[in-house]
Amino acid sequence: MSVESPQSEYRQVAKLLRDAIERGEYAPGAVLPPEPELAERYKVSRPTVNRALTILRAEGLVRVQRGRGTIVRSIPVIRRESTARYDRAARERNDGRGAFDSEIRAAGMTPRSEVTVDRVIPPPAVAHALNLPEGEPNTIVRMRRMYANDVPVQLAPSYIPADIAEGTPLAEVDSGPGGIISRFADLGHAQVRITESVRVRRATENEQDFLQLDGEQPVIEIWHTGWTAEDRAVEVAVHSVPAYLWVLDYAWPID
Amino acid sequence: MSVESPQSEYRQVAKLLRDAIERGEYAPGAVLPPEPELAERYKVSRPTVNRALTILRAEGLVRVQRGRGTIVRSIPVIRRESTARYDRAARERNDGRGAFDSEIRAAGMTPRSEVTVDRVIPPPAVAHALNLPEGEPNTIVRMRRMYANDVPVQLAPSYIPADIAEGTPLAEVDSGPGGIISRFADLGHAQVRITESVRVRRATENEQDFLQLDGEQPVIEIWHTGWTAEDRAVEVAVHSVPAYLWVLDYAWPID
DNA sequence: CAGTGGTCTAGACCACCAC
DNA sequence: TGGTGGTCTAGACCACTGC
Repeated sequence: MSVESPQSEYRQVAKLLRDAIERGEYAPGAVLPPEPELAERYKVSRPTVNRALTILRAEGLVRVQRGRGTIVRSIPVIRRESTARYDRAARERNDGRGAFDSEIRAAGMTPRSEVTVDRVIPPPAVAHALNLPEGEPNTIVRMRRMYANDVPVQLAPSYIPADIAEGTPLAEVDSGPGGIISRFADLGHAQVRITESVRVRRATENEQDFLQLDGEQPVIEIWHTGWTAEDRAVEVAVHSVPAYLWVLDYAWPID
Repeated sequence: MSVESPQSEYRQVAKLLRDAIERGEYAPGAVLPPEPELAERYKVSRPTVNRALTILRAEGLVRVQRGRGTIVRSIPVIRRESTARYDRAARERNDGRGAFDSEIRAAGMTPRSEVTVDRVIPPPAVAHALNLPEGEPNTIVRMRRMYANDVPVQLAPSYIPADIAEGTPLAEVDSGPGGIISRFADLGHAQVRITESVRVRRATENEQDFLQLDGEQPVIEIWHTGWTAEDRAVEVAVHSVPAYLWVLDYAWPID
């Protein structure tokens, strides 16, 4: 190595490349020099360079196209307005276009969503959260796949008890003005309280496929539950997003 | 490899070991077989086993004591009651002991905190958030180091403008009953609104040292701001926690 | 076909720990 | 001193890309 050695070489190489990218030496979209060249430059073996790049991939700083090269990502952080997105004002403003669209546009990108609706047996944890018996096809799932500039950025299945959703706009792909929150109110199941649990974990295979995560990139899982005044959970949505891509904003009054 | 090969061998080995741990084959605290033995068992080289274990380390499933072996972690998830911890009720209940203590006890562990107070030049981003000029020693920092069963689990410096904190209980290590939120109210700077931004990132060197993070374990950064009725930011706290260890809970009413 | 990155191995050296 | 994991290398083979 051509630098001092307080750390392992692959971490040092990772740092050198990270700094170079952040200095703008390699612009977003640019292809890094090939690994053999980097190995020669930094006087290490190619596996060491590869390991360094593995770190940068996990950070979301670069992505790889096999056969082409290692490409610097543009890293436009997307902010999820976790609390504001459920305001009455936001619902009226969005008139059915949804909070996700606003969030993506705020990041300077173009949103796109795909929604499918099915009656399914929910995962046990979802059945439990909805206080439904396990192993029965007792929920409607609104599966949402979301993109920014046609890049997948969020996977968010939303589960609703079938006895509430069946035969209503909640089971339609287009849930109408104000989004599904408004439909719950129409149907006499107005949500009055939201709880969200945020955790970080490995991506499942599904998520790796859809979100195009390579390596060991973590995802943020947001477990979102909507509650009625009677304290019944009427909606559970499980949002999965690449951890490096999103920031979650919460705001609330005290006293 | 002794199993089918849809993935790289090191990922397969990681999965086999992960499954074995989750099945309870290796209990928390147990030492895994040495890498050479695992290599022989799975018919791969030792570097491949090592790489598999690197994944499990990043997930927080195991930790390593050099010279001793690879040890299965106990993984008691700590829940941060992000909104509830600032309720008036919580403040009265905790009578100065703090929300952190409750959270750790709820996880079945024993909390401990160290607090130091200093007047410092805040990081530029903090100065900006507090609407203060950069590069001046214009803040008091309450540096909190927090432990569960004497294991470091959170680093949380809290910055307060010196013109508010200097010479008040806010600049004392023991901030008195009800915590510092109550002191802000006493001083005529009552916080009426909280905002928090949650993101996931690499640990800094500081954090790696204090939180005993090895490898590339990510941290959750919670950027917490307290606002007065005049929309002045009077407190910025930057919580850093190991991502694999915490779940953040938020709850709020809608409409 | 040449160039890219993904992965694996054998062997090696080192730091650290327990004995 | 022997066993542990951390790391590095040289060389290799592969899949994929673009020419």
